[in-house]
Amino acid sequence: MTGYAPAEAARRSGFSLDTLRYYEKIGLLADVERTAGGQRVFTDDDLGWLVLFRCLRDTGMPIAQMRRYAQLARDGEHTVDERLELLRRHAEQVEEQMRLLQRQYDHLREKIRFYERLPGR
Amino acid sequence: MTGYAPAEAARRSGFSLDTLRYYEKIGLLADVERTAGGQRVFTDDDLGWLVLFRCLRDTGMPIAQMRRYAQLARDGEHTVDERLELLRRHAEQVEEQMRLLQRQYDHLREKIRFYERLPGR
DNA sequence: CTCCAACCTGGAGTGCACTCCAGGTCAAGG
DNA sequence: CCTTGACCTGGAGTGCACTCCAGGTTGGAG
Repeated sequence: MTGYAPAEAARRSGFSLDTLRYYEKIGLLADVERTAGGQRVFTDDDLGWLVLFRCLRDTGMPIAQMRRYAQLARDGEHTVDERLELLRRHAEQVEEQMRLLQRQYDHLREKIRFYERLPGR
Repeated sequence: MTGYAPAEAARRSGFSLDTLRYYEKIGLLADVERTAGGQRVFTDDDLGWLVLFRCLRDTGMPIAQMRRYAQLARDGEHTVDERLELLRRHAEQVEEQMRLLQRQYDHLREKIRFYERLPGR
């Protein structure tokens, strides 16, 4: 157990195989294990990272910042404060994003109501 | 009144001047009025469209779809049903987007709590 | 063993939504 | 009039995040 073939890792993470390779190439996902023949073997730990990346990506964090976070984590325990700070700042931006989305959604619903009340319907 | 210089329209809409020109070029914003010398004059009606485009853009609608909506509106009253349908479908997608964002935000907050509870802080 | 689906690499290509540029024109204040 | 800051055009360039490709290798089923 705790060893997933590329296709399985893609399925579980929801990222395409190309994206997984891309994430490794740019140093987001560090040094994935390989078989003797050079094929990737993803661990549960890798999968955990991918779940986090999905969370951060879905909330709009740019890749450069995810990479910075991943680098901090690799640098060890003494970066915990900085990592926390980074996540907190991001959470604030997500809150702002949610407020904007809600505001524009309300606007959209108003527009829809306008159409629904139009005579001749 | 009801005639805004390009810079003023940019300021009021929150789009850059380049973006306003781009939106006109691709036929999203149709045929903006001009002075004798060829400089744009935006009307309140144009500004209204820009407010709508901002709403749709902020909620993730691709430009191609906005253009389709604008075209329908230009085509006249008989497209009202189709426009309504388009907006409704988009609203559903925004709802889905909000749910995902909320879910991932919760996930992010959990991660932050994990860091906050770490010993040595 | 043999097969073939899944995998590998480096690098080029894509799609979206702008954004910038060069080289000129317009128009309002002094 | 003259200046100068705002504006014009067509077209090239940018940034992001993938996505696709050619040409070759791997490894588990039969």
